[in-house]
Amino acid sequence: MPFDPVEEAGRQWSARWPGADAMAVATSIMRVQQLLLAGIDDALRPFNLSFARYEALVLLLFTKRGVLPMSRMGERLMIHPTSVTNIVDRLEGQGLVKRTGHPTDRRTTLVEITRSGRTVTRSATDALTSIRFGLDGLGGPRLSALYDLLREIRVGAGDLPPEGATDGTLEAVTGAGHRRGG
Amino acid sequence: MPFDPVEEAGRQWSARWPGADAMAVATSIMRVQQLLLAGIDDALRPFNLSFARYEALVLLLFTKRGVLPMSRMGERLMIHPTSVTNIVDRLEGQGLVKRTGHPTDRRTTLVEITRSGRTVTRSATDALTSIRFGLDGLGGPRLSALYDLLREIRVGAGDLPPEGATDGTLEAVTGAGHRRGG
DNA sequence: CCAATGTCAGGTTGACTGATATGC
DNA sequence: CGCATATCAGTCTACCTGACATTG
Repeated sequence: MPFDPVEEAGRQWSARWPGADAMAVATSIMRVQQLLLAGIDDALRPFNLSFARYEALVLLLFTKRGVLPMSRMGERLMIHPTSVTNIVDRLEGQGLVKRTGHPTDRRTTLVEITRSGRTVTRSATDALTSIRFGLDGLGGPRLSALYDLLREIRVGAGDLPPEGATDGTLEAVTGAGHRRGG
Repeated sequence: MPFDPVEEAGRQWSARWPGADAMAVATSIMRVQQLLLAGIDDALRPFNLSFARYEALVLLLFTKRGVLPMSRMGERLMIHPTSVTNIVDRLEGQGLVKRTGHPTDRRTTLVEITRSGRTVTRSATDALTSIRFGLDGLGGPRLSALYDLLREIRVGAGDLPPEGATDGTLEAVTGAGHRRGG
């Protein structure tokens, strides 16, 4: 295959229809997501974690007491309630989290990360940072630019809370100093 | 939810670990892919098409005679052989493509887009271009920049053929004239 | 015999819908 | 009562692996 299929498709498009650029970008995003996920899954395989389950663990690890209601996990991870149940089921089966009853509101189930869960999450994080989450090709400034562009798409899709709540640049988020003039 | 979960996660990360920027970008890509796909699927629902099936139809439509072997479809769409079988099964069930035997090589199965397939594909394309594939938030120059950045990730992941084969910018691909100084 | 092609069976993942029990 | 919370059953998409028959 002596060419880039994504590029070739874009070429075909442009010859026939308007909106070829949007199609090429949409296809690229699908492809890149697939590549990143494949790399991330590879790195997580030794820990028996999917990216979704890893994200849930990280979320808990970053909570003061390592505890969160199912419903809040769903909000934060932006996933469906039944997916939360599914993910917590698996994590609990692996002994990485455990369910607890809420002290006052007996409808809600609390999820707590276990000692083992903390250990595994940290190891998995080492593995992921060592491959830079599959983004090895991009230096700091470009990461920043990419983040901004992706954020604009999310804004356009109504995926973000009303503006002004936060700065929104990657620097503001990470506190890093890649660029000054961002 | 008075904040952006992706952003909040990035903030938490940066306080504790290096590589927070890469994590934020990886998360953003996952999220954007999800959003784009949701929008695209909505637009395609009236035609009973998934994005994967739509891509297969477009590929055929852009072929001189509207015919391609299964194996070549797999290469071009960068999907697994069994996925090709699956997709073609469905499209054939919908009457949008049909299987034919290869005249000389009796191992290979040819897939041909039907008259109905052509019509549906064109209508679906109208629907998708009218929502700009979910990329409404981004103007031409930014689309271009995004395409370049995504392409760098693909290069870094070894997803592309040896450089030099093509220019690689969105302009080269689409032939559009959004920017002169790319 | 080896390689390529397509298909089938079966397993995994995550997300969704709809229904349900429980409790605020 | 309405609403929130979590779960269950079942469906869907797309991907994978391994096996297989057919053919070059």
